[in-house]
Amino acid sequence: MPAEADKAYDPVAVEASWRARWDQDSTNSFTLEELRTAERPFFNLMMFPYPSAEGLHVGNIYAFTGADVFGRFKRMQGHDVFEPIGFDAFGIHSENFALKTGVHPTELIPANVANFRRQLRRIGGMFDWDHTVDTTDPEYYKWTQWLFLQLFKHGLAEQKEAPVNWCPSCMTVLANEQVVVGACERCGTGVEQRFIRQWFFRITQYAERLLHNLKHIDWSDTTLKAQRNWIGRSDGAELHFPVAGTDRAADGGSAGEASRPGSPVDEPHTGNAGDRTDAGSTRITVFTTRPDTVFGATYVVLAPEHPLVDAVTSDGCREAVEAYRARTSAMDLVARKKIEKHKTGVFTGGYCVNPANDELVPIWIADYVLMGYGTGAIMAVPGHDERDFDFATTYDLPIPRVIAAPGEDADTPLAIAYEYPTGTLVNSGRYNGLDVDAAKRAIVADLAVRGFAEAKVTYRLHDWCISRQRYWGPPIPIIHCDSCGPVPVPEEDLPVVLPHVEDFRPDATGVSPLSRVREWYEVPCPSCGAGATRETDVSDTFLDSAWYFLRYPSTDFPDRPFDPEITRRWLPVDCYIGGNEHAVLHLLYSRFVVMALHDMGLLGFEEPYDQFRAHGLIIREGAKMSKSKGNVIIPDPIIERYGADTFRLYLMFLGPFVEGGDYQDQGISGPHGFLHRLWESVVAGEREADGGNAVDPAVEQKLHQTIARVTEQVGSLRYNTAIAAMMEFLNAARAGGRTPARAEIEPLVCLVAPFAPHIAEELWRRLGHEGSVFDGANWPAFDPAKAAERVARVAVQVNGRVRGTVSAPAGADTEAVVALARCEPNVARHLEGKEVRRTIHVPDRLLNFVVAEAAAVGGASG
RNA sequence: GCCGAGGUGGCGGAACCGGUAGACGCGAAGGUCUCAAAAACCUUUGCCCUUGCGGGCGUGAGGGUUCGAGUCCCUCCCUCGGCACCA
Repeated sequence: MPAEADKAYDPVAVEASWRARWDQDSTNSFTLEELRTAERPFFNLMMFPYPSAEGLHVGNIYAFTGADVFGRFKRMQGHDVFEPIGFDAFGIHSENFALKTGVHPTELIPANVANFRRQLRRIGGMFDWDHTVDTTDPEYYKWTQWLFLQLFKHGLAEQKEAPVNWCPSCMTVLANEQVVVGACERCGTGVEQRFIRQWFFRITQYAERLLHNLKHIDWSDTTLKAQRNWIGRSDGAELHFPVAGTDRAADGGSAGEASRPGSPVDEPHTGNAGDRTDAGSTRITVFTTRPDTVFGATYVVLAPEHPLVDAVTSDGCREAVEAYRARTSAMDLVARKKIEKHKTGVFTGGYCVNPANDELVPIWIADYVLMGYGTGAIMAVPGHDERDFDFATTYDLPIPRVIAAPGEDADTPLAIAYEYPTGTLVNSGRYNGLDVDAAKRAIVADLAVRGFAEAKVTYRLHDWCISRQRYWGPPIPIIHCDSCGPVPVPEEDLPVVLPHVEDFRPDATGVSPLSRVREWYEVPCPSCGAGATRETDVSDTFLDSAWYFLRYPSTDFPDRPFDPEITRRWLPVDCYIGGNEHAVLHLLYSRFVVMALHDMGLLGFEEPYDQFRAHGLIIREGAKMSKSKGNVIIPDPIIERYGADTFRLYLMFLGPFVEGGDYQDQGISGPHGFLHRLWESVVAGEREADGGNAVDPAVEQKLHQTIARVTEQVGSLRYNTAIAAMMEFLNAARAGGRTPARAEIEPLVCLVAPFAPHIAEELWRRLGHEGSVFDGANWPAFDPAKAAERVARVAVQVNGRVRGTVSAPAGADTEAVVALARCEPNVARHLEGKEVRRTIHVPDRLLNFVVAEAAAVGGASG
């Protein structure tokens, strides 16, 4: 019974009262029993946020609102929608923030989380607050550690040496983002490359399956492409180039005087693809996708770190080679990969034999060859690879042509590298005349017989390094024992609790902060009982987030990471929405973890997310938002003024959800006015004793067209056009100051509900319903008969230009429409004196007369 | 450099499968109400010519296919996002 006082729309009051009611009635949370028995389970997942000190930013709200709209829509269609949220609170950001402000993460994070919870409630998300996760909670990371142990036990975790960015002044390892143009972002000291022992997950074992499964999952196209490119399968061959000794003449004479081997190296083939260093038969193994160009390989390049560099370097070149290697290792990883544009390198003085033509080719080292990819060595084919071409030009090495395009021959000069994978072989001995594909097969087959080649597939993907030499993360549950090696912490001893270290900044000792906590660090070996020490690396935050969706529905179980029965019912995730910045790593790592758990028999599926959609980014007034520009949108005051419903509706209205949009400050008044008018329309109807207004057939038709459009568009995340359709409908229902009938407005309240849940609840109640609009499958049904157009407006063109429109009965045939069109004065005018050559009719849409000047009488030329 | 996305009114953005370009909203102009302002409501609003009827031009540029192109094809220019010299 609304009093006069609450006739006006007061979003803040409406929203507060419905928030309270949702909490009180547990509208959005599941009991364990409900999770066990839900009949139409729908797991609606969104990427959980990092709880920063600044609070929720618009990007978060945009993403969560878009996901929440979808969840509410599914719920109104009768699904049991589980929509959890959590906090991804470990990691470098907290650690740095804590170092800067002096507040310990164990105090900072709970405060941030509390603030996030408040803001997340305020925006009206349908979150199940009884099933949240916090990755820094020992009850959560206990299972993150358990996951590490499972991977370890199945041979998927191993230790390897790997390079890191090292700041010699801070005595600490830096992330790529902490390195600014080769220097430490904090102290400005030049960054070095260091090799340390780290833990890796062997994700590369799954490369082919990770690639293959992409064919079957319903993900955004851009994300699928990013994953494919990241895995980066390339089909090619490994070729072996026997080392011919060093060039002693290089100290004084010319390269041509090199000691040539008498005959092609013809040694027994061992089937081992690696470089072999047994006396006299050292060979360099290269990977190539273009074995057809082997006759054009005029030199070989090793990565500076390649293990054979020492062996092939001549005494005369040793000094230059060592200097070059030192320079490379002084460079940080970022610079090595990005900044160095023009290629550099040095000759080692060594030679090897091109197995295809027995020619002697020089061995160089250069930093454009990376140890981490392929075999760390390439055969350089300057005629057909742009990088090799640049390098050969710089160092004056020969650039022969071995592939000719149509119209070219063996002697056509090469101004740039010819890289296309088509053409005919030239200058390639008995393979001349073969096309590229045939030559690849023939050359690899022939070289393989002699032990110089194997067909090979490589992947760009490398193993997942999970070690972090930091404090704020879950300790890796391993104990190092001198006699037993790395021993897993027994599962019953989990969690390995992160000890409280007041001052965790790196100190002059260069020892990890965790190893300074003696009583934590020194433990007996679980295997032999001797004195041992704990692993001091913590794990990557990507590991925390690689399995969190498995935990959500099982947070009621303290004794297992995920309950089999619950997991069977709720997983895989039905819909996952998140940013494309995680298109590669997070999504790939979680796919890997699920695949591995599947193979261990712990999960019945091998892909975690049935559907994934990437959302776009929000910019403001045409410019990217950033703290330094001071143009960041602060949500709290906007919600205070307009209410969360208006804010949500506006964010979804800005542009297509998957593409993002431009937030214009003034624009919010559009959606705000729309909600006001919706409120007015319902309240006005309330005054007139039940349905004062009769249903207008034209409005009813529009209503059903709107239901159809909104249902279809919300289902495919085209929220902006769905909202436009609703606005259009309300405009039509109110045209000429009319008060819409109850049967016209009530379905609109339901259509709006996913976007503006609070006002929808309130109006639903005012329309006389008990309970929540989100309970009981209230999504309006669409009646095609009522939506059907009876009259079509057909555009009439003459030679493709619109000259008028006619109204014709829907489905009218050509003859009838032509008759109507000819009566249209403007059309008739344009047809006068013309001959109609052709008539094109698109039923209910368009009629086009194709005309020409009528043939002139008497055969005058024209 | 490579990969991905995209260029449509003053602005954000619509447009199914090649069929009336500019829905919806912002802004702007005029009006109603008001002592006034705000709010609300109504009308107009791609550009140019025209009193009007109407006509011409128009989706980054240039070509092409078609009765008809924002949409398809070719060449080029520009913007944004991501990155890994991947052999």
